[in-house]
Amino acid sequence: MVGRAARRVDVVTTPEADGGARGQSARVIVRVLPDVRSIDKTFDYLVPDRLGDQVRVGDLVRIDLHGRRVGAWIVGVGVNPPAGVALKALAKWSSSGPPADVVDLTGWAAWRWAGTAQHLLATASPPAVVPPIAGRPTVRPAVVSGAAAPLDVRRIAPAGDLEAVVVAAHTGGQTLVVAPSIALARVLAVAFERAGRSVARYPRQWAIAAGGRSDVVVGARTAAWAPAPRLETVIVVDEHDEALKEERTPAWHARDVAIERARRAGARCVLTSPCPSLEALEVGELTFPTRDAERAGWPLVDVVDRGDEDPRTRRSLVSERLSRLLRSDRRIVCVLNTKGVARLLSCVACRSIARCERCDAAVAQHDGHLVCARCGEVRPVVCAACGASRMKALRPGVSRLRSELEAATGEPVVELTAATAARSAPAARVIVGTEAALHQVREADVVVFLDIDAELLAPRYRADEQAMGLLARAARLLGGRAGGGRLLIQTSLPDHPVVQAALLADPGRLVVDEQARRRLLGFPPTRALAAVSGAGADAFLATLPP
DNA sequence: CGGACAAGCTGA
DNA sequence: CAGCTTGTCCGG
Repeated sequence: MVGRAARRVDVVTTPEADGGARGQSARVIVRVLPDVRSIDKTFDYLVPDRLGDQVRVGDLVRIDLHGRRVGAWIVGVGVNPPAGVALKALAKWSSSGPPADVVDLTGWAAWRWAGTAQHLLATASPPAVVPPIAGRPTVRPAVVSGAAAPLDVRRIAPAGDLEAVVVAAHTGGQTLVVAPSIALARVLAVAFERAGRSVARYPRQWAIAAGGRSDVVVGARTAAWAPAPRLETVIVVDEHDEALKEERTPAWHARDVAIERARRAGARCVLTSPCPSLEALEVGELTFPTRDAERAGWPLVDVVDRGDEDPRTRRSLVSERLSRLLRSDRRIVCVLNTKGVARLLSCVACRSIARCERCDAAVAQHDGHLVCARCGEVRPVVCAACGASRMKALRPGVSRLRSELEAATGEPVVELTAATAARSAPAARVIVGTEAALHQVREADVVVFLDIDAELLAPRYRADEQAMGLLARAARLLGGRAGGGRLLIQTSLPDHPVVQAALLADPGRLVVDEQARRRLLGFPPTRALAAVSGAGADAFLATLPP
């Protein structure tokens, strides 16, 4: 198979020069993988004399291929070319690239996430040209064998001292720290610097990391691919966070890349999270704080059972408990994962659900229009059945809640969504937004999940873990219970394991049931899922064993 | 990917 | 059968 050649990138290196007896006459042949989408094949080239011995596995070069000049990565040095092929010489050396161990890792990840190695090599390559790196070995580093290094999963309370844990996990050699966001990576970099460690920020300081000239390499998810010639420890921070997963294909997960990388390097691996994923628990040894310490690191949690609300006000997401808080002077963030005015509406006059006139899907209201999420049709807010122009929000969104909250408080309420990327910290005391608000707001006294049921009942197999992650994020924003922060959860499922886990400050409660369910249904981490789509999908599936 | 080349189609 | 389109193959 053509594909297999490129995906299983074999790294071959030249023998050390043996006094030059053969080095003078024999020309070095390298194997390259072109940086061209859909060429899933390697080619062999001669290294021109002028490049001397500066060519290393991972380096970026330019080659003449089939009449055009394209970029390529060196994936092997000193290879035996297939017989009967006239070799061309490399056209140009462009830059240092990922070290051999990372090149190997891209081959593994291309297989694991069924993508091309090129995407991953691009992620692992420097953002700008890097000249040859002094002291970089010609020969591939010895593969570490023997007992596998431990894999620690550390549960720490949301307001636990994340930075202290991460700095303490550093153990000499080079430490790779992977965080779910650039902002958190920045905080951790500063923490290491304060602790007297030298830090390379990835990807900007790629060359410093590659030269082994820093104790620590820190970055967001792409740092899982950072060069680190003296690697001894890999730390993944907030390993449950979905931002660690690449959205584009191949949709690699930085946690899984980091685990495999540590395993191959014989390095220690530490995963931290306030609510460890089942994936992490499957492979690592869990440690967690004492009951008291963990409780101290969660804010006070109030559960509003919406079933208990006064029937006259039950339909509103502004509960009596929330109303009281709104009348205080506390800084409040209200979270509702529905954008726009309303996602589902019914006519006040004839009670029919508002639907798209073209495709019949339920329509949402944005500003003054009804918008179909399926076909994009836009029309005025008028009932298609009876012509009435008043609609009731069956499933209100943040825009609608903003007006409701303004009416309740008599002061301006700011609306935050992913689209309203925070240019400056929002000034209002009361904020309403989607979960993006939890990323944008710096400080709050109260976080209210207006309708956590929407998360708990979402038709996604990870819904519970995702809801737990949201609660943990809110908890970190609020700080521990000594700070007086409050987490208000509005739900009609007060006994739901996620709600109970937050209430009791014990995310471990969620795990047992969830593990059993995943095993039963054959969902990850028990098995892997793959989406198969396209014209040949059915035919392809028919070829698979049951 | 994008160039080369072969096979297939069309119209005079 | 020239002139064109469409499809398949392949690159070192």
